[in-house]
This record gives sequence, C-alpha cells and structure tokens, in this order.
Amino acid sequence: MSKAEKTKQFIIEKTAPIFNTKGYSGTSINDITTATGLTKGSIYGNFENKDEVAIASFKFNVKKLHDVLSREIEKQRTFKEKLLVYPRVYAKYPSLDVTIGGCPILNTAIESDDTHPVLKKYAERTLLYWKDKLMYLIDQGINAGEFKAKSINVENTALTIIALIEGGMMISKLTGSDTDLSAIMLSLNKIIDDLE
Amino acid sequence: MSKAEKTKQFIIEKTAPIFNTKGYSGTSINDITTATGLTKGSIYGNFENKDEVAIASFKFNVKKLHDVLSREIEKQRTFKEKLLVYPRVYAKYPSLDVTIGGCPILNTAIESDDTHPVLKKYAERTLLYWKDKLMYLIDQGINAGEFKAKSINVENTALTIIALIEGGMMISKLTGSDTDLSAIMLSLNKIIDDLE
DNA sequence: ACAAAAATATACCGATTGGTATAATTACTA
DNA sequence: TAGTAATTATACCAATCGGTATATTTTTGT
Repeated sequence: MSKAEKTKQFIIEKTAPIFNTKGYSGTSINDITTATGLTKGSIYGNFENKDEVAIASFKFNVKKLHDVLSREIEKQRTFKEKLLVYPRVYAKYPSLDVTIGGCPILNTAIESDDTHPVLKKYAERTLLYWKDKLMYLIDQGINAGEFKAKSINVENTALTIIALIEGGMMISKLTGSDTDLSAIMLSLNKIIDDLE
Repeated sequence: MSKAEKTKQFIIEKTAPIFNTKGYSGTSINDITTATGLTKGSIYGNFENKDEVAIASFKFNVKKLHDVLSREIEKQRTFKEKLLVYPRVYAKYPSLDVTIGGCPILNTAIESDDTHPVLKKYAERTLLYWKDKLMYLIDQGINAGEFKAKSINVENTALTIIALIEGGMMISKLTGSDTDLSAIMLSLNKIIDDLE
C-alpha cells in the first residue's frame, strides 16, 4: 500500500463517521481537514471532489456494518438462526459503535432521495443487495424444510424485515431509547418465528 | 387575518415542501425567496430566523398529514377499522401528495438527530404523540372486546406499527416503487388482524 | 384622505462554502 | 544518494451562506 493509498484510507476512516452523523450537505471540507489534521491540498490530492469522499465514506460505513452481520450469520447453522441474527445484532446497535450516527443506508437514503441522485443510487444498490440476501436466506430456509408456513411471500417478508429495522433505528435514535429498538426487534423475532 | 399573518402563512405554504425535500441545511434563504417571490426583508420581517421558518414548516407538514389521517379515522366505527386506516392511507401515500418529499417526521428525525436539537425535539414530540394515539386506539379496542389476543403488548405494538410505516416510506422513496410500500402495508394489515 | 405604523425591498455585512493554482515537501526509484 | 515524481501545504478564488440596517412602499385606524 503506497503512502497515498494509506492517507486515502486514513481520510475515509476519519471522515466516514462525520458524513454519517452530519449528512452530506452538513459536512464541509473544513470538517474533513480538522478531523484528519490534513489540509485541503491533501484532501483534493487524493479525491476528485466532495462527492468522491462522501461515496467512499458511505461504502466504508456499509462494509463495516456488513462485516459484522455476515460474520455472525456465517456462524449459524440453520437458516432461521441466520435470520435471527438481524434482530439480535440490531437490538444492541446503539452500544455496538459499528457505524456512529446510525444506519448509513437510512441516513443516506433520506437525505439524498430528492437531492443527490449519485448517493441515492449507492444507497438503493445497497438496499437491493440486502433485500436479495434476505430473500436468499428465506428461500433456502424453505428449501431446507425449516419454514413451512403456507403462502410465504418471500419478497414481502424481506421488505418487512428491512422496514422494521430501519424504522426502529429511526425511532430509537430520535427518542434516545434503546428499549424502543429492542421492543421492535421483538416483533421482528415473532415474524421470523411465524415462518415455521 | 392581518396582511402580515397572510404572508406568513403564504411563506410557510410555499416553503414547507422545500424543507421536506431538501432538508434543513439543504434549504437556503434564497430557496425561500425564490419560492415565494418575496425578498429577504419580507422573510426576516415575518420570521426571526431560518430556524423559525423550518419549525413552522415542519408543523405545517405534520398538521396536513394529521388532518388527512384523523379525518379518515373519525369515519370508522370499530377500533380495528380505525387502526386499519394507517396501512390503507400510507399504501397510497405517493399518489396522495399530502406532504411532498415523504414523511416529515422521518425526514426531520434523520437529519436533526445528531445536528439540530431544536428540530429534533419537535420531531420527537410528534412521534410520541403518534405513539400515544396508537396506544389509545389499541387500548380502546381491547376494552371494547375487539382485540382478544392474549398478552398484547400495547406499547410494543404501537412502536412496531410506526417502525413499519416509516421504514416502508424510506424504502419506497429510495426504490421508487409504490408496490414496495403496499407490500409492507400488507404486513401491517396482518399485524392488526392478529390482534383479534 | 391622511398620518402613523407596519410590511416589504434594497443593499450590504462578515463568514463560510467547494474548489484550484502553485509552492514546498516528502517518498520512491535508479 | 541524487534526482524525479508524487504528495501535501499555502494562499487564494468567486459564489453563497445566514443575517441586518435602512430606505421605500403599503396597510391600517382615525
């Protein structure tokens, strides 16, 4: 890894939490320089513009979250246990300090959907990837005979799981109550249980 | 209504959709003047500062949404029917043009939770008001003998309903698919059905 | 209709925005 | 180790930010 690539990575690590808390238009280049201790010249020497830093930061935050989840999912043997990783991990999200500032998909989606088509596209792609992964787990669970509930709508279930998690994240961040999120994750548990 | 109060209302009407789409830090005073056709002097003659316009806009958006919902809820006779208003109304939210830019609570919550404590407080208050209303409807439904499911956790159910709606709003705005939202509202229907 | 008061427009303020040209420095390779 | 290339720092740019003082216009009550 060359020096430039190292500082590039350093900039992303320091900047990613800022974009995730203050948002795209709320984060200034000055925020980036003070967080890294570098100067504008160094930032613009490694990135084309603010957009590129924001995109790299978004990817960094998503990867961090993805790593935690997929590592935990791999540990589980049954597909039901794999699905149950989501409510378990997200219930303790606030104390997990994976991505400071909440869910990057949610944050980026809300800010960019009417204003920043490029960031929106990245958020949308990540969401679709997540949905596909959930549908895969449900499908595999059905194939394995774990889920027997008649007339399971796989896509519908995947979307519902995501909606519950993201809605729960919003509520708990707004009220400052971790128990709100745990309560909602209890409902998610029930939905997964009902697949049997 | 005095002239000043009229223009004040006019400013809010024209500005509320902008704040709901571009967000607080994404909306400039210049956006407000061009949307209203007025000048800075007129804006600052009617409002103390940008914050006041944002707060008034938020209240306006919430009231508009609240009016649509409560008018529909009043029409229903049973408490189950009253609860079912939520999935029905939100399923066609995109074509409803109540609040352009999506749910004001969601938008304001996500942007302000780490950056703007005043706006955050307004969003939080609105959310708690909504939760209380849902809990009231569920409690009344239990008292009326409509909901008999054993061990209904009222607060938990109310939070789950909100999470599903808000998460669904985020997803459908991001993917641009109205059917995603309808699908999730189907799950909400089921949750309300299961209260029986 | 007129005078006082209120509302709106104009012109400006310093600070900050994203971005760039260039100089100084550091890292890499021969 | 010397020289070149890549990286970082400095100094600046025009544009825009939220906000204000003041002049002008328009309401409003008599």
